[in-house]
Amino acid sequence: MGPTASGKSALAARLADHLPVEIVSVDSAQIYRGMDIGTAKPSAAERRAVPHHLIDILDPTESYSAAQFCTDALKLIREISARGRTPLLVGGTMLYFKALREGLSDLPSSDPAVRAQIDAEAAERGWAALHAQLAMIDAPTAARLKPTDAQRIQRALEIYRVTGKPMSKLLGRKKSALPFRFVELALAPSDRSELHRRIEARFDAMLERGLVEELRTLRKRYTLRPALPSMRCVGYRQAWQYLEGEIGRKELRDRGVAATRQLAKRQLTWLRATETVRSFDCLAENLDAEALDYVRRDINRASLGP
RNA sequence: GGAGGGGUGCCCGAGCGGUUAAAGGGGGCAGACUGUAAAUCUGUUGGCCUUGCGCCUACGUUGGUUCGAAUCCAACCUCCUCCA
Repeated sequence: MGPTASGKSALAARLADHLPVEIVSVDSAQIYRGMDIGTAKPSAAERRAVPHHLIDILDPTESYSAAQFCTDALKLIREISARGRTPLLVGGTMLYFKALREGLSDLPSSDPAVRAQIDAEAAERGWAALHAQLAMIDAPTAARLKPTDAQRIQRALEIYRVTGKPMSKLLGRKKSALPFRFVELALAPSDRSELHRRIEARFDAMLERGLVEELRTLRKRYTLRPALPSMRCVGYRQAWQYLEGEIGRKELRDRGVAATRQLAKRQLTWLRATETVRSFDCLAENLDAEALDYVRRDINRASLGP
């Protein structure tokens, strides 16, 4: 795991040169077909060299979830292990890692009709009113959510309307531990400004390679809306605004770079809060060798276990 | 050459005699995060320290008016618009 632009894919490819692995992508954006440039998806050649999973599994009109990821990833982990290979989970979607590692509570999946209803009510009365409503049916959840946190208020109300039970009553009952051991390795830059430089250069390269054109094509092929999860991805959101004429070329570039930096910062916050992970400097010269050594030692130690 | 409008904290931008280290936004930094997570939300953002209704430094520059100036006046520097 690691923030965007830290070199996860490159390191994964190097590890794959030396270990019998298959890669499972842990990335909420690379799941979308046709979104190649902006998500820095591994190239066709890279995917030919090593099997990659959970990439290009949905159309941009669809949506995914942490729970769906857990189901899909677990299935793949089992299959890959059965083939006598090691699943190498690579990505920057930290919630997915957490959900896989710690499990999720038994909550209902999303309900588009209920969400649409809640959205309509929010447009009418405002999220603060819905927060107040939540306080009456689920005080503990309302207390931990800010009246401004629209997304989580919606989710908590959704859970109540679908199950008739408050979210706070359903949380905590997690599914049993996984029959797998994780070797957790993170990439983090020793120098943040260097990561920022990489992010800038990479976003410029994405524009150069036709990020805007890619989105233009997607908008012709699918019926897309800016509120879709796929269209809220970093880069695509800004490119959308550009195509709508809301911002110019310079704003597209500046806002895209800033949004990427902010994403990287949130990812680093997750990593700092993750105690079980071993961190490596993604700017170090000998990163590949050290990471390989670390992983190998751990695999050997557990060679008899699952 | 003439007429007019600007120069504010990292950036944009409000303020137009005192309650202003200076609204608001952006960016940065820090944090939260259970089926949207590349999402969503929160805090913070001149320096110093004996952390105090504390001391410095700060609204282009210099000087002046005033008990008191980012706010008024003068000169200068500089940017922009218009007329020639």
